Amino acid sequence: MVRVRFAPSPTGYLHVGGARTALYNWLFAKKNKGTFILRIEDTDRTRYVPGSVEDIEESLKWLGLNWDEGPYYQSERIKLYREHAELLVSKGFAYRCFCSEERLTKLREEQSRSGLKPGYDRLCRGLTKEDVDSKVRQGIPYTIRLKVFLEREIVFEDYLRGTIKVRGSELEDIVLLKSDGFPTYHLANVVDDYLMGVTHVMRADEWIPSTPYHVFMYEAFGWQLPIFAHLPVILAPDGKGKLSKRHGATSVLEFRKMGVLPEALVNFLALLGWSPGGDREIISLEEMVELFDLKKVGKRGSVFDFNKLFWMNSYYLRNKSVSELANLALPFFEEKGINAKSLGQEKLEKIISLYQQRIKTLSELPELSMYFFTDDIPYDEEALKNFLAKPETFKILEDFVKSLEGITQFTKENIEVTLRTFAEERGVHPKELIHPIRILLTGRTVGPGLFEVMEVLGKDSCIRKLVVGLGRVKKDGTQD
RNA sequence: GGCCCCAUCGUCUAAGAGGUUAGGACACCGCUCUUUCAAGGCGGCAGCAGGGGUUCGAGUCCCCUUGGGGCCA
Repeated sequence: MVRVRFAPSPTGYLHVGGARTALYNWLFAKKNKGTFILRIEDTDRTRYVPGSVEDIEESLKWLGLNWDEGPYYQSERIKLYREHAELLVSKGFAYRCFCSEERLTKLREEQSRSGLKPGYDRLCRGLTKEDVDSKVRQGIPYTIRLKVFLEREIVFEDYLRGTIKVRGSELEDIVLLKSDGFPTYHLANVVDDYLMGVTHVMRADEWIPSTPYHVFMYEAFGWQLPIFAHLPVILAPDGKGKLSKRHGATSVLEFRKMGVLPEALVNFLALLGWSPGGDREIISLEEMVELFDLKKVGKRGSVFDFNKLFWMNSYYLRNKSVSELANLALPFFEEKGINAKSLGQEKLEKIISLYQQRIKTLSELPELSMYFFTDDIPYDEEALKNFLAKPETFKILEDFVKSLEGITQFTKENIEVTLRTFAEERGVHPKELIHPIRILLTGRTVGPGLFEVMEVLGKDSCIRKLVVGLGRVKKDGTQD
């Protein structure tokens, strides 16, 4: 029975890198009809950020990565870790260290000054049983350190990378239990993975260097090793290190706020480091479960390409039903103070459909379509200069308004026929009307087809906007 | 600095366990459609980091160099 876990620390929001690790774990669990466990590694109280757990849970749920067990909190399992630390001490694989913070700091300074390898000098390894007992009796605080084999190699298999070897002499006597009785990551992680029956440890690349310690501990406890699979890390677009905040959005919920769809983010993340082979690009979560193969996960870090994510998002956006899209868009209008519902569902959907294939994120919608909700829109300065500067343009537009008034069925077809006929009568190219009208109605030179826009706006709105707009522009123009 | 990991277009990647004109996607550039912008269609640019081996044959296996990344400070 496959059991995997996602074990974030509550030190902030859920990063897309973490989300991908969670995704691969989740996919592996589903693919193998196993269990996906959520475990909160909150033993480092100094790094705890309030709200993190909520953010992590909400992010996972939003992405559709529901967990089967948990969340377990390590802070509630402290006793277990202490017992296991003591067990290692009694087995001779760990020892009590009474070195003070001051001594350790001084040691580090000396080492860096003389260019030596930094690290604990294992002083307390040499303590006799009597020394230890007497210090304990005196109440001197101590940590429990791992007594690594110095003369042996630690060898383990990584599912993706093959055999990894490290000489014992390269390892440190890392702290397992801090003097306040709290475990370090290493102890808690190993103890929990074992007690929770985790069969496959899939975690980020950056844990490779600490895996030898974990392997050593499994062996010391006499436990069977899980399968380790270290997943590649997500790199920044500038190629300089891991993806971090300074490169733009990194938190899952931040992408939600930008109007990225969960299916797009999941799809994008999945392909960042994994491929089902062949030419597949668009894959749903359900399909991924079928296609996922841990062996096909790559080994090298992959650059987070915002461009491709937004392309993928626009793809998913285009393939939604309009009504679904309208519902998804509502919060984004709301956020801009626009009551999109006020126009009615039918009209809202018409507006949305005008922009469906023109947006990359939902958050673009309110701004692009605001002219449907108010006449008080900004005009693109450059556009005015290019298309609404000549007096004869005003004259012709004023006349065209009259033609509009004559349309009984205000459909895009009728509007188009009217406009083209009008243009022909006046001996001007339709473009000379289309562009200025679009600016007057929408404020911009770019956007959906003008006749569609006009139909959705409706006759009254169009005429009002044109008349008001012409007034505004003429006034501004004469002031120049 | 020490240790560890990695290496196919600018980016994400494919190439069932050695034999390919090295494929797709994003981006970019043309053309097309057209009232603008998109979307769509068609086409283009672009890659096996370098050097040694092994082999009849290497993107694919081995070694070195270089480059990138991570961990420890």
